[in-house]
Amino acid sequence: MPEIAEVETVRNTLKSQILNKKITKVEVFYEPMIESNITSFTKDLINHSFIDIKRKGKWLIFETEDRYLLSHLRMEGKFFLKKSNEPKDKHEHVIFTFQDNTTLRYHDTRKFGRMNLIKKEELATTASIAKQGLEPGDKNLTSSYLLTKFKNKKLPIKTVLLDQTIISGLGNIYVNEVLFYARINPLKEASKLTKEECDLIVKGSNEIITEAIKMGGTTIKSYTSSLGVTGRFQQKLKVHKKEGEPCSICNTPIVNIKIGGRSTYYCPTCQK
DNA sequence: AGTGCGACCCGAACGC
DNA sequence: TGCGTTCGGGTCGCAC
Repeated sequence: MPEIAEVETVRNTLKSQILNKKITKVEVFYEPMIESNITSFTKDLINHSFIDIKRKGKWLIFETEDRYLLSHLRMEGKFFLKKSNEPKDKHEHVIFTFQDNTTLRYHDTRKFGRMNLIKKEELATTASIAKQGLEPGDKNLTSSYLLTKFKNKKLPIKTVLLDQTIISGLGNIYVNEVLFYARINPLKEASKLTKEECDLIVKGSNEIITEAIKMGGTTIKSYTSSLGVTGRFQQKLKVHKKEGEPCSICNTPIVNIKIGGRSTYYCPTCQK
């Protein structure tokens, strides 16, 4: 399940593979995946090429001369590079063909991912991108920023950290890990966090995301990046999916509860 | 405005 | 063995 580190790995991998190759065909095999006009989607990229790939939160942003192709992988989206004569896999939903007869194929077993083709000037007003909060590593991501954002939040901190408009890019895995790092109980009401706890969230997010990107992301279930690079961050997980296993600090068994309908793993001793 | 929750998907895991 | 059911996960949109 791609999170920010996985998306960054995909971005870097694709950048070395597809930039500046002229697009000759765009095929869509599952139309609900495309948020913008489907006819335009299959026409407007023809004879253009991707000149850069950027990222905002978990969104990939493919740049052409006049447009941005926004792509969110959700849980199981992947990009593969194949020759144009290779047969289509049943889970390949969008195929971009380049002039050199290579193809970029979007593969998604759950069909949860989304794409949106917009004009460049629309980026600032496209909600999915515009409302993204600060990313881990951003110097403006500080405890005072978080205290302001948390001030009126009655929800559990676990739920609030998944809100992409506050910190952009943390998903369920990393939120569980960040809260363990910061020794904060995931059920604690966000508005009650102290400055010290917010400092630890900032520090933990920065360290965990940096490390995860360095290791190519986290492999859970079926995730592999487009070059078959396997995420190795899974070896570093301390609580996520570790239910019943001893806490690495105090040996208390890790527990799994639902918060806001999402699996939450934590150490009941270290995270009071 | 903040909050809660169903919908979107389908493969895996589980129950019988 | 096989069939039916449940679950999960990020985001959006709607109801309150």
